[in-house]
Amino acid sequence: MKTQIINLLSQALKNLHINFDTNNIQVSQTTNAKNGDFSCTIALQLSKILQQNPREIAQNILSDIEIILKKSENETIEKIEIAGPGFLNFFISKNYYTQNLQKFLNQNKDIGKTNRLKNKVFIAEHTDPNLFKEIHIGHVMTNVIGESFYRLAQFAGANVKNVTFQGDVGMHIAKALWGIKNIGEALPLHKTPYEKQKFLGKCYVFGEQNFSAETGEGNSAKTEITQINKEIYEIINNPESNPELTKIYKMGCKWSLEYLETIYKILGSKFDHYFLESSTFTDGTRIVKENTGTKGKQIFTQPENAIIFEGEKFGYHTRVFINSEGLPTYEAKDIGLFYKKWEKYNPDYSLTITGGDQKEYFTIVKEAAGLINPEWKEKTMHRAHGILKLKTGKMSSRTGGIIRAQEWINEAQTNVLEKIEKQENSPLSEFSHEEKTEIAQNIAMSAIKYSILKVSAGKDIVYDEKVALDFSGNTGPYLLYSYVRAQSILKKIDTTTIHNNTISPRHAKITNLEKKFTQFESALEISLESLSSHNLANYLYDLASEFSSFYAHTKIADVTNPDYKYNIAIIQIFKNIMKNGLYCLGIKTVEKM
RNA sequence: GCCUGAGUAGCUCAACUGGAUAGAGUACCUGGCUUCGAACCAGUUGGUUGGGGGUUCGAAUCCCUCCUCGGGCACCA
Repeated sequence: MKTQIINLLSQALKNLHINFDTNNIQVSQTTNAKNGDFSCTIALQLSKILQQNPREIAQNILSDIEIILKKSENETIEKIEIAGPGFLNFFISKNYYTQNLQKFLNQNKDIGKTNRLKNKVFIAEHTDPNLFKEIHIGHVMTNVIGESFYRLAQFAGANVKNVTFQGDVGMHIAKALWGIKNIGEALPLHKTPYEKQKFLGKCYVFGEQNFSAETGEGNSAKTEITQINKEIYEIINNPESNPELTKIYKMGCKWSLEYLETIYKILGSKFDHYFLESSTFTDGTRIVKENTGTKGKQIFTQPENAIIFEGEKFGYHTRVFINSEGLPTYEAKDIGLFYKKWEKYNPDYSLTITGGDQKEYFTIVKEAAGLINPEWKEKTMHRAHGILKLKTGKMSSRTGGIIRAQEWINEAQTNVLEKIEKQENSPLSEFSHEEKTEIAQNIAMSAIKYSILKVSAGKDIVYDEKVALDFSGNTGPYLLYSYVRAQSILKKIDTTTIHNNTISPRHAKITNLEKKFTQFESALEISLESLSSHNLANYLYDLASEFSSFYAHTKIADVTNPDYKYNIAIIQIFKNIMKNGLYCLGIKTVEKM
């Protein structure tokens, strides 16, 4: 519709012999119905160029468009008005909307899916945990944001690959292994994966504290950890070089990976591939060395012992790719990851999600990667997000340490469960404890995910436990609730009577709800283009809000109502959009709550 | 010190990338369950968009300058 109006306008400008780049014609969807459905500021823009009153210009354009419309017998535009200083407001005919409604009804469960990225390979890399370390709320944030882009790309028709990059070599592992040896606690061999993971996390912190502590003459933690780090790289290629270390290392990796599976399941992510640092550092090291000094493309230098990339030449800062011990840093491992991604998938788009603290880091590595292979830079996108802070509640009062993802989710889930138990005349009263627990988890995850995604990506997020768990207003559970109510009606009615439901223009009202339907596709598109799902999140909130209003004022399941079939059709469309929209936010719907 | 984000209602956030009277939620107050699920709906109150200057028909948005806060700046990830 928008392009149709732009075409009309450019035709009119041509007829009036006005030179204006048609790409600069701005047509936007209005928020206020009295300003029509679409609005254009062309006359205001031209006013300066033509040295003429904007309303006069608008009038000229308007007259010309009316002639064009008459000639072409186009009836989608009902009327055009000049408003305010010279806005051209387009009112779209009811017919146009009913045709769209029919289309949406026919699309059924595929509503929102397009072919925009058809045959394009799209990699979404996110979550990126370090083995042996705790999974904290920052990982949840990266996961939720990344998973959403993965699903948005999927809806755009791309050949999507969901991947994560797990750190299984490096200093953090060395610290944890040293911790296991020195902490003086028995291994939790027969405990749950979560308990094992917690133990590893504790050992890491113990190692890290000893590593960073002011070391006196006799304190050898730093030296020992550095030595272990070297040995880890060795045992990956040759486990026989240190069987004892290999044993603990493999055990720890196994425990971490087992636990990660449980948390991925709760988060709702399924990965197509797990990249491990242990499988990228060899290629990374090789590629860096091949391009150091006078060799290869001469990208890296080695002024002292370390191999570095001099970012200053590009307006950034220097970063070390291979340290003076000859070991690869995260930078070199990332170069290896570029190599592996292209080897495995040859992507058209490769998106990486990280925390904001890695913004410049990533830019520099990408710059270096682009010098190795221009494609690596051109096709790579990066989304850095902010920090997640808890505002109120007992968890936020913690000082120091991190907040475990598991505890955060558990607390939210417990809160929901309590609310369900307390609810009078609960639709879930017949449900078993297990079923209620599962529903509570979905609702809790919707609250967590939505509170992350409704804010524009890149900004810090303040998660108010009190507000988010109130579940009223602009929250995930509100969206779920709107879906549940729509679904509840559809289950109640006799579906055979509305089989092959069609939209009859006679009954169509075209309120804000129907207009919202037409904006779903663009909400999906904008979210992916701008790498910020908050566009979709806010759209869904508006949609739910319009639905709730409609619901409160209309007796929908009333067969005697002449609009009965039309109303049911509206509910069907709403339900499908909400379900698919929530899917793209990574939120699983529930049937009852 | 250099680079880089951010500052909008008491609180948490929007504002279609320069457009119309800056919008939502929350909190406060008011009304609505004998009616498809009230985790809801309808309404009231709440603003010098951090301060100052500039650009133009028009600025939360662009430019300059201060103030405040976050992040980054060579062998961590």
